[in-house]
Amino acid sequence: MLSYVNTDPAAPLPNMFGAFGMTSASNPMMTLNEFSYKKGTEIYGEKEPAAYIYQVKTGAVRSYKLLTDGRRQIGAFHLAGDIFGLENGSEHRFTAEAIVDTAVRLVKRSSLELAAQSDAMVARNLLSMTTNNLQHAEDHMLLLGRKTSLERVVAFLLEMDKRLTAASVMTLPMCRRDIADYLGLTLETVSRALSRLHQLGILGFLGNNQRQIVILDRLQLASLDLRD
Amino acid sequence: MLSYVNTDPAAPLPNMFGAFGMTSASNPMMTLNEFSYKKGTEIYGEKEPAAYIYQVKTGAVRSYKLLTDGRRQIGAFHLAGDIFGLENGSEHRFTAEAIVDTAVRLVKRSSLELAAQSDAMVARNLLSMTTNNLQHAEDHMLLLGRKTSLERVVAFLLEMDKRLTAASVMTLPMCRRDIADYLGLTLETVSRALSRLHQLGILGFLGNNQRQIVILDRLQLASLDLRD
DNA sequence: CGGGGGCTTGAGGCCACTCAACGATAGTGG
DNA sequence: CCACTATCGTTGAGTGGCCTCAAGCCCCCG
Repeated sequence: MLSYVNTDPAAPLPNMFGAFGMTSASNPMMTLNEFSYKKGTEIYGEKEPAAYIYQVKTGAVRSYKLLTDGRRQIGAFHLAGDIFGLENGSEHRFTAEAIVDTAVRLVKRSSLELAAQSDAMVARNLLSMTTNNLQHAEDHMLLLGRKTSLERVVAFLLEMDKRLTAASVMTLPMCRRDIADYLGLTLETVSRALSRLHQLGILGFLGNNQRQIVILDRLQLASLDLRD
Repeated sequence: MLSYVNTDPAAPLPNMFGAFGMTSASNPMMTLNEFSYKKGTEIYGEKEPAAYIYQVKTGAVRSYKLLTDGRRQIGAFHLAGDIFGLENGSEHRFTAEAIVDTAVRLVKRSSLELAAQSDAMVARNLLSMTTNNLQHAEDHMLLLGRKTSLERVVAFLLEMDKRLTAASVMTLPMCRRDIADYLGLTLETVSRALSRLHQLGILGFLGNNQRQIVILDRLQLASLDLRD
């Protein structure tokens, strides 16, 4: 289930040391371990002690909270290169699951905290990352509290387009239910919104794959995305 | 949100130096200015350069985002002792307004950043505050995306009860519309939810003042607050 | 080929929104 | 002191957008 990966591929990804403003040489004690998770498996659970910090190498991850009766809110999707699992308290505040088969790099939380104490650069990057997460959450509050279903789906498409488009086609790793739980909707409502955008000629699907989406009219799509 | 709730009204507020882990003596260059804002006036606007960081001395503040057509989402209320206006980028991401007549302390952003570079303690407190803001936003996403109107109002009451109750009665500084825009509802829906809780004997109003609320059955109220 | 997961689409229902009326309170000025 | 006005809050009636429930299609994979 949980396989250990040793091979360092021809990685185009900036690694975590770089992300935190460190060189491996300057921190010989810190090791970059790697793990793989099969589609659908849990990486960590809410309220578990936060021992590690993660970076997506390949694949995609969803972070979510559950209500007691099963209602789910996905707070963020983590794609290739993203760092997640960053907590200040000792516990994780989300459950993290692999959406598809996913490989991650991980580093001990304690090592990073140690580094932050002596290296102001590391501390600053830590703060900067947390602030980016905060900014995303703030924007998402506006979406969840005040936008219509169509506006939410449009915002989602523009976000994903920016984050994972290779060439002009984007391949979504997540299913309609994941999108719905991210946007505070039902999967049917998401599907209807996508159909409507398809019908309007704003987007198209590549072949019969409903997760491969091409934005045909970026201007019109952007006009449906209300700015604050 | 930020954890500086002044439980003893006679005690002076912990000031910003304390909050950031500094003594005034250790930072003679930093000055704590004070300013007052009349009810309804803007403290700073979204996308304005973030020159200062603020702490509520007395009064209350709302931080919100607007869509182009006027829809509003309040991201947080700032009460006595709370620090707000903390940004990592150079611009404010919310508009901040005084809900009632409000006095604030303020400190130059640049001085704080300078202090954070040399003092790891300050840097750590800065990160801790940002993380608290993030945690609040994450919880609020769940509320906005997945909770019913009654659940939202209950959560609001419990949050306010924890943050501003002196004795057993809480005096809300904000109007129904503010509450609605915080919870992603309309003011009528908020009013109906409060009426329902009143009718159920869960809460009462002090005299004819609809902003002075007494929680009569804390257990029953808590049972309506779904936990994740 | 059968089964199951993912997606779409339709029909109907419900919760929150919209629109409106009304009461209470506070402030203003005569 | 009494209008007069504005603001705030409650409540009712009706609407509508999203949800619920259900059927059916497509594709993948055994």
